[in-house]
Formats: sequence, C-alpha cells, structure tokens
Amino acid sequence: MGPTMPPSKKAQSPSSGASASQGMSPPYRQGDAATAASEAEASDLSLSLSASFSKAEDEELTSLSWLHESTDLLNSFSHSGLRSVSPLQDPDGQHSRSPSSSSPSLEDALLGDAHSAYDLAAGANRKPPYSFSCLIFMAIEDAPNKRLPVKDIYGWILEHFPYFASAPTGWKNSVRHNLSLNKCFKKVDKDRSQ
DNA sequence: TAGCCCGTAAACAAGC
DNA sequence: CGCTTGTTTACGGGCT
Repeated sequence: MGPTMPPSKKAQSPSSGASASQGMSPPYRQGDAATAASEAEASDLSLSLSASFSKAEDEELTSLSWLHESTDLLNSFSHSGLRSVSPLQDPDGQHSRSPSSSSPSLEDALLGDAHSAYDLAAGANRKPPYSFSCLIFMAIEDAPNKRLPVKDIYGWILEHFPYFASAPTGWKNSVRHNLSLNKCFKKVDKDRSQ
C-alpha cells in the first residue's frame, strides 16, 4: 500500500533551524512512520516505543529517524525544548549533560528538567507545551520496560501534568488517537509485559 | 497561498 | 449492557 516512499522524506530538518518553533516535536514523522508500519504481530496491550532501544525487530520502524535521536530527543526536551521554548541552542550538539549517562533515568532528564522547566515556565495548571506524542513518549520512556498500558499512560500524564486532571476527557481520545496514528508507538503483547 | 503538523471531536468496532 | 481500548475520518488552527 504504500511502499512508495523514501525512508526519509525529511528525515530531519537539514537546517536545525527549521524546526525552531518545534524544537520539541520530533517524535513523530508521520510520513515515514506511517509507511513503515507493515507489521502486525503484536496485538494486545501495552505500548512501547518502537525503535529506540528495542532492536532489530523494529527495522521497519527504522523510519523513526527521530528515534535515532531518542536520547538526543530527551536532551532536547530538557534542554532546548522546554527550557524556555528556546528552539535551538545547541546545533553543535554541545550537550553539557553527561554524555555517557546511558539513562539512569530519562525521567530525570525529562521530568527533571522538563517538569521543572514546565513548572517554572507555566505552572502545572497550564496545558503542557508538549504535543501528545511527546507526552506519550515521555510516559513510555519513564516506564521501566519502556512500555505502558494505555491506562498507565493516562495515569502518568495525569500525575505529571495535573492540567489534564481538570481538563475535559477529550485528551484521552487524543492520546489514543496519537497512539494509533504514530507508528512510533507499538503495541506489544500483554503476555510479555502484562 | 499552500502544505504540513497538531489538536480535537466523533463514529465505529472489538474485547472485557 | 456499559466501559475501555483501538482505529479511522474529518475539520480547524498554527506555523513555515
């Protein structure tokens, strides 16, 4: 159905500057991701990030060019993305953060900074400056196994972004919508992780 | 202006 | 039967 598509139609803004205002909207590249999804093995619960740390089985998801920067992404989050909505600041990739900090807790990086920044920037009462894709990504990343059932994703979001607690329930629909739409998120058998 | 991305709403199906 | 989950479609707004 749609093999007619270069793996990377835009891959990544050639000029990092392009994604300025979207400094934090990298996780999805619907275009490619959508194509790459030809798999249909899993079929139950928990969602997990497709590429990132998984392995080869996600080859098809390789299209997740954005994930290849998963770590970078996170950094981006904590650094430029949220900091202060400052689009890019480290085009050179000059991350002052521990380069080899595998990820003691991405959450730390994400929430730590993200939350902080977010909190500082607006307060947990405001709509988070991240797209649903980002939120979902963070939630899953925050999970020990990199996978979370939908319910937990809701919970995670509510926990970290109280804004949604008082927000209309429509956001859940949006979450699910993103989950389905972005092939970046993959469904995995419940057996494997419950 | 056009195209792309995102958010939201809604409809529908399937499973529990 | 009702709720949750998953998928899909459509529309509008913002940004480049």
